[in-house]
Amino acid sequence: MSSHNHNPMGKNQHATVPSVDDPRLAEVLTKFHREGLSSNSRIKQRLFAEYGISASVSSIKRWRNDLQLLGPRSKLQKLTEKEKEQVVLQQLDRDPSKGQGLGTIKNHIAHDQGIQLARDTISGIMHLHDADAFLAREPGAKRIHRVPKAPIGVHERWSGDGHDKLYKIGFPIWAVVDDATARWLAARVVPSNRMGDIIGYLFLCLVLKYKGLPLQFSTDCGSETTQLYGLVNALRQIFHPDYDIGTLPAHCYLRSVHNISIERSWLRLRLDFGDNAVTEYQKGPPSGNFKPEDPVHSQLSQWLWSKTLQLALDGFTEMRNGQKMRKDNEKAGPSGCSRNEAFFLPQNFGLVDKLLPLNDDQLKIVFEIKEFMGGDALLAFASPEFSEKAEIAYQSLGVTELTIHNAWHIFEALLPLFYILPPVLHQLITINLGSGLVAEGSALQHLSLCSSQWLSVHTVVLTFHFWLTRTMKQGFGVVNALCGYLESQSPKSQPSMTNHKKAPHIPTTILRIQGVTPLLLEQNATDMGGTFRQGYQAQASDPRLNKPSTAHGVEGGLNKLKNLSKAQTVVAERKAKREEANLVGTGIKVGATLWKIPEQGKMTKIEPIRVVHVFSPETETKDALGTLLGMVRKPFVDQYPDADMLTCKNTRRLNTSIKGFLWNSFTMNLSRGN
DNA sequence: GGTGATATCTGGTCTGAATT
DNA sequence: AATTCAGACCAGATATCACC
Repeated sequence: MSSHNHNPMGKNQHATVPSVDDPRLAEVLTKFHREGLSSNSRIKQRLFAEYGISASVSSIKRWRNDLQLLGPRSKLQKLTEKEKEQVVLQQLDRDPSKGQGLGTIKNHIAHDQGIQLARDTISGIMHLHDADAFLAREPGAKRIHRVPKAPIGVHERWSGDGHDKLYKIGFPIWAVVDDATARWLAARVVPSNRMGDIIGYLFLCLVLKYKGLPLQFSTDCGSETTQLYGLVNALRQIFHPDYDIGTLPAHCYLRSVHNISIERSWLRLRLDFGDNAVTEYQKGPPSGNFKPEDPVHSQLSQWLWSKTLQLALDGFTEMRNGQKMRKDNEKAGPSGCSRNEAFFLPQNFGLVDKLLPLNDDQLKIVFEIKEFMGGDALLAFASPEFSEKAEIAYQSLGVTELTIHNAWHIFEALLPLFYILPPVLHQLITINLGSGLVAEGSALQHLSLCSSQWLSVHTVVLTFHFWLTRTMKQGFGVVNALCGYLESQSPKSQPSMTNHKKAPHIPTTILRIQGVTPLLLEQNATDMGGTFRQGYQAQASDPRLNKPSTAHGVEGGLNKLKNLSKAQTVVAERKAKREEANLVGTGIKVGATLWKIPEQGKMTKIEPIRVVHVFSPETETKDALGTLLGMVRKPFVDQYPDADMLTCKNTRRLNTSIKGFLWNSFTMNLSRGN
């Protein structure tokens, strides 16, 4: 590249065409893009017909690339599957009556969001999230097909849904009811942002509470439920693989009208206290002394009102669960009893308990995932420091009853106390470096969740955290996204409970860890990144074409070299090397951390080990884990030559609970294979 | 000033693969 | 299976620069 342009005016033998910098040209091309037009030759015709601009197809192609107006087939399009899904869901959310079909949605996405997606992509996502709607839109199908609910047992299905009535005052509610008995299992006032994380988190809380998984979990197809989808499927496949996910999906999306257990329950909630709560909140404190822009005021009101509403909600669910339902002979499910009665005595009402139980070790893993996601801090409306101060101040008032009717009075009483207490740190807290599932909401197989392994007793334990996601979408069988987190990735993202004054947000999922999102979005992909993508694309189409795979790992690639000339060998080696380098940047990552186990007390981290290996997508998880462990072992043994190898016999030196957990999760994953 | 080297512009063709 | 499209590549034209 020269430092200057030798032909700045772009003059050549051809007639001059507008520059790509011309705002009018950009505007026109963008307009065509939003029409969903992706054919350059058609754009050429339109340009001439409407604007008298004459340009070649190649020029138009270049302009569109420069302006990032990418068609559905563009290899430059950096959207991940998950992002595409979000785009489609966002559009579906805007059509609550479900009247828009595939074509309309495609047009809308191009027009409203300026993104061109392939028809197949959109179709797949729509079918996954709202298959019923296709039937409903069929010509002649004007009526919602309702079938009477005929539940077989408690925990057969948990239904989750969000309630937006209190959303306008900043307190949305997420609730889960047991489908068969309509018993409220959980109802939480949650901070309105980070809905996706919180919903997944609350699901895990319920799993811990009932010590098991429901047979199915159903939600409507809101865009915030994709993480939940991933979690539910992953847990089911890992802990209860005998229940085939294809035959009986662990998570099903239902249209709101079909998700009747929960939808019906909202009505009572709204009548009982939802409307009143909004009215009371909007009244504000009696003195009118509320300044939302003051951080103390806003945090305190958030803290107090979330507490108030949660109390009210708890009271409501408790009351509803205890209330007797009227007898209904038409109803297949339980009636004429309270929800609690039906829930705890299912056998009396022709129901069975369909809970898929989890043992203590499995629950420990669930607990760990829950902590990874951010712990209870996810649900907090104020920082831990603030909450602590607020709680002390609140206790000092000796309030006997906190209701929506006296909340603002208590707010006024609290406020002066607050200024007497030591100053509150107005800063965000970086909590445990969390790892959320990269929940590809599409048809994914989550093969392996959290695996741990220790290589040496003595004083050291090695812990792995794997997040493997394998896309099975449309039978392509490609390892599409696999994320681990590297705790050592950047000093700023060290797991800690320390305060980070400049932390812009609380990293609760892997997507929020610094550097991970661009990595996933392939924003750092260079020209070499293309090689990697093309490899996968080739792989993706292979099953369909009945050809042998073209995307190989390094070893496979090198095996083919023997018949090539030396020059070709070098080229191929370089290519393999580039692919490997790219994988380090954009591919599979596995984090490994060494932990020291003292005689007593908590484990402490001493040093991270990083290993990288390229696997062909056909590699079984079991083998991949074995290889990785072997690779870690060497540097470890070099570093700690006197460490003993771990055997079944010498494990008794370790703390029993740690041992149990590590050993169990390790054997579980290794024995599962693919 | 003439010349060659080089960069960049546009238009065109070709190929493999995605999409219909 | 047919169609459509993106991207790679090539060619011709032009502008600029360094050098003689």
